[in-house]
Amino acid sequence: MPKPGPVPAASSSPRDQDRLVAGLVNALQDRISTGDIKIGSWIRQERIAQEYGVSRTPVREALRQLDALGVVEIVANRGARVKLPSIRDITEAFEVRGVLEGHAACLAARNITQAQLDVLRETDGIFREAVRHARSGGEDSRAESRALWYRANDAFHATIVTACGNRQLQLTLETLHHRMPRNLTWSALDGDPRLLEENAEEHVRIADAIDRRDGERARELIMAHTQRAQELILLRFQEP
Amino acid sequence: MPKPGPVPAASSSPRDQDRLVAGLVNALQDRISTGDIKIGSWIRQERIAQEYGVSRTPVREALRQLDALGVVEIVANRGARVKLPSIRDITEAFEVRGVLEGHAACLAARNITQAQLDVLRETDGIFREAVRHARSGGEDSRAESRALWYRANDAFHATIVTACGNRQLQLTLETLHHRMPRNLTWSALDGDPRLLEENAEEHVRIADAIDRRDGERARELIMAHTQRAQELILLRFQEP
DNA sequence: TGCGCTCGATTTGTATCCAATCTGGATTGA
DNA sequence: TCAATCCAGATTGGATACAAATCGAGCGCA
Repeated sequence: MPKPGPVPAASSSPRDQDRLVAGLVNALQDRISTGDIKIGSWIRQERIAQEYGVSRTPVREALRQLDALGVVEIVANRGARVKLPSIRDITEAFEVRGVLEGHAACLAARNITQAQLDVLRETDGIFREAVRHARSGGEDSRAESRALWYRANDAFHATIVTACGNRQLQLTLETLHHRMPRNLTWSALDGDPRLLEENAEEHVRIADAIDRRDGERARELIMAHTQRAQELILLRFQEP
Repeated sequence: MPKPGPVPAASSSPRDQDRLVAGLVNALQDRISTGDIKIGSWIRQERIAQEYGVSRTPVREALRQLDALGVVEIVANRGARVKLPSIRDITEAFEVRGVLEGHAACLAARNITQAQLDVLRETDGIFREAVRHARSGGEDSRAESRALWYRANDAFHATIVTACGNRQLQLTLETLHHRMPRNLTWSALDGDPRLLEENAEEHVRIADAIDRRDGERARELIMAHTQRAQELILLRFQEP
């Protein structure tokens, strides 16, 4: 669990306290994206400080950093609150993501290595496994399905963005990512194995296009892919 | 100029110390982009604190924020240094910028208002004025030319990005911008009125395409525009 | 009842203090 | 002469102290 505990493992690595603030940033970002710290809730400096056994100073610096990243919002004399993205924010962010990931896929079609292609192919097996678990209905299967899908999805997109070779593009996409609650897409897929299967097939087609070195096709497919995800999320927002 | 002095105007605005850190972030960012604080130089907390009449605490938080924005790099126990982007960073950032501004222009062709179009048209006069000053050679004219071009260029790109209507896109482009030294493009244009004139004409053609509501053409043109800027900058880096 | 006010508890914002770390130059030893 | 070492000053990192602001409960008053 992303529970408190001393920030890093407080040992091993050459310098440890160097990354105190960085560790806090990661820890908080994790707890936010997993929902452990809820969207819209206030983050009390003293509380975080005690949980991690540090003073408020590094906590404040971590919060400033999260503010700059757009993950939280600092209100003067009130504190930091986890940002609640509006429908508009989500729609717009997905559009930008589509454009950027599309371009990344286009570049990846030129620059990808065989090893990276293999990773892309391997994710397909994991996606199928996730679909299988989703079909078998139980509560445990559902959690399992979720974990598998996360793993495959993260690996898939990370691989493409890395393979494109443009680190600035990678950076930009990462910050865009962090601004959105992480489980958005999953929440739209969860509960309907058909959607999950459709999603898996979209991934295969994208990998195919990259494999064929057809950059423009890969771009189109990935843009349609994010467009689709965006539509599903909006649907889920309107009628649950 | 962007010299020290109490951070904001220390008056008027309802709350002032609220934005102490925010004010520092802006002030420092300004001083960095104008070159007042040099690229690659260290930023001493104590020095900044004294210049603005505050303690090191808010300065440190401002630096954390600049670190998160990618403007500055914090090295453990050494301090903050203004990031020196590598050639690769610049090339990659311009590529991303091209993709994003291209998309912004495409959207702007659909959503732009008449008032915004007027602003776009007005910039042309300013660009021409800048060219005129550049031709007349003197040292003062050169500074004047620079100031005019900055004004026109900022207004032009800001208008398009605003007109596109996607705030996440705007945000993303802004952070990308802040990571690069602001005078990069100008330094490539400076000293050659022909390049400056060519640059002005590129802007006109982009405005034309948006005016005709030809989004795809606007995208192509703006991508070519940033591509051209990037090439000029690389040239300037290699043989001065 | 309902509205506005005051006051105490909580929380944030800034300054200050001390320890840990780094830099650069002087010193020492081969 | 040169390299390794060590020390002093400078600088950062984190904790603590204190001031300013906010929130909310309880009170008074119409």
